[in-house]
Amino acid sequence: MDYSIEFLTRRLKSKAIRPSYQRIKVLEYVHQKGGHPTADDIFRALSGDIPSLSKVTVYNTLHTFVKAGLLRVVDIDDGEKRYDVTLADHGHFQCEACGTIFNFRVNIDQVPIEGLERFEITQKNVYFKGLCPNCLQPTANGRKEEAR
Amino acid sequence: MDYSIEFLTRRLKSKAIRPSYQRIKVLEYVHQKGGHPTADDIFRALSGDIPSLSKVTVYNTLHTFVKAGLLRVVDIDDGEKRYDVTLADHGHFQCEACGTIFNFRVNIDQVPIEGLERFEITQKNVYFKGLCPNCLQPTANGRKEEAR
DNA sequence: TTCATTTTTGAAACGATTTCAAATTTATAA
DNA sequence: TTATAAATTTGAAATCGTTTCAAAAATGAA
Repeated sequence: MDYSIEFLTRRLKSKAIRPSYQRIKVLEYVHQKGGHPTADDIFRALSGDIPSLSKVTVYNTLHTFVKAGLLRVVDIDDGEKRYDVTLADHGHFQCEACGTIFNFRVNIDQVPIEGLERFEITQKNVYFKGLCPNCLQPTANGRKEEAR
Repeated sequence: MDYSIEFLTRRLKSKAIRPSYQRIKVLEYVHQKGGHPTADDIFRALSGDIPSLSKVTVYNTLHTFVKAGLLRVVDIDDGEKRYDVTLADHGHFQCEACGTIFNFRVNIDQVPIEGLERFEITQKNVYFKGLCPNCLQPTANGRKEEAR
């Protein structure tokens, strides 16, 4: 995919966010890496490229992106928040053994709901937990496979 | 309902939890009060009855209860964890204006899911956010109604 | 009662996040 | 280009819910 500086800059400008170097780098990281990185993951990954980078900047940037709708917060983990570039509606599964978070398709709007008749719903989150296939099936050598 | 000391004691013993005074009081509080109290809500509410009460005891007790299946954790809120005595499967809605959490009926097992074919699911959480009826409709005097 | 185990407690530690104010960078207008 | 205002970045310190720790107190069994 095209995650060039130009593309990322345009994406930021389209949301009225000034395309600072730090912001472009954060946006590039979450797009290229994918998955569900924490603020600290991002900070550590970019510290090499941007030696002056402050963790506060990462927090500020993530807040800005979430508010603009460029990222979704995944708050399934007990400790740190995670960030997801996949904007389409989907559920999150966290493996209780390895901690990995997986996306899955779920059409929550198809499910019958009772008790929210006069409510205005703006956000729907589906969080599952359990064991992923890797942790469920130990390999021949007796150890569990690496989490993807 | 019957939330007598005897009932609560029996309930604890049935889960092999020693019915200490503190534990009985915490269990009594969450049953009588209902809703989705935080550890601090419980601590402040019981401090009068149990002047020596430590917050650590509340945390310990809540952990014990959750592990025994007497309570469910509701982790919809950004800050503190909340605890729910309603054990039957249900979703949680948090009003973004007043912060109140409401339970609602949802049969998550009826929803078609794709991508978790080889996973073992042990926990399913449905968290919605938005505005509750109270916050949606300002009253005649111009102020919003009190949250339930 | 005695002894071992469990529970409770306050103080301190922890860790992710936020707040703050100063320094730097950027955009805009003159 | 320069001046000026506004936005962004930064490190240090603060915050806050929760956990860890070790000692004191309570409890149950022998």
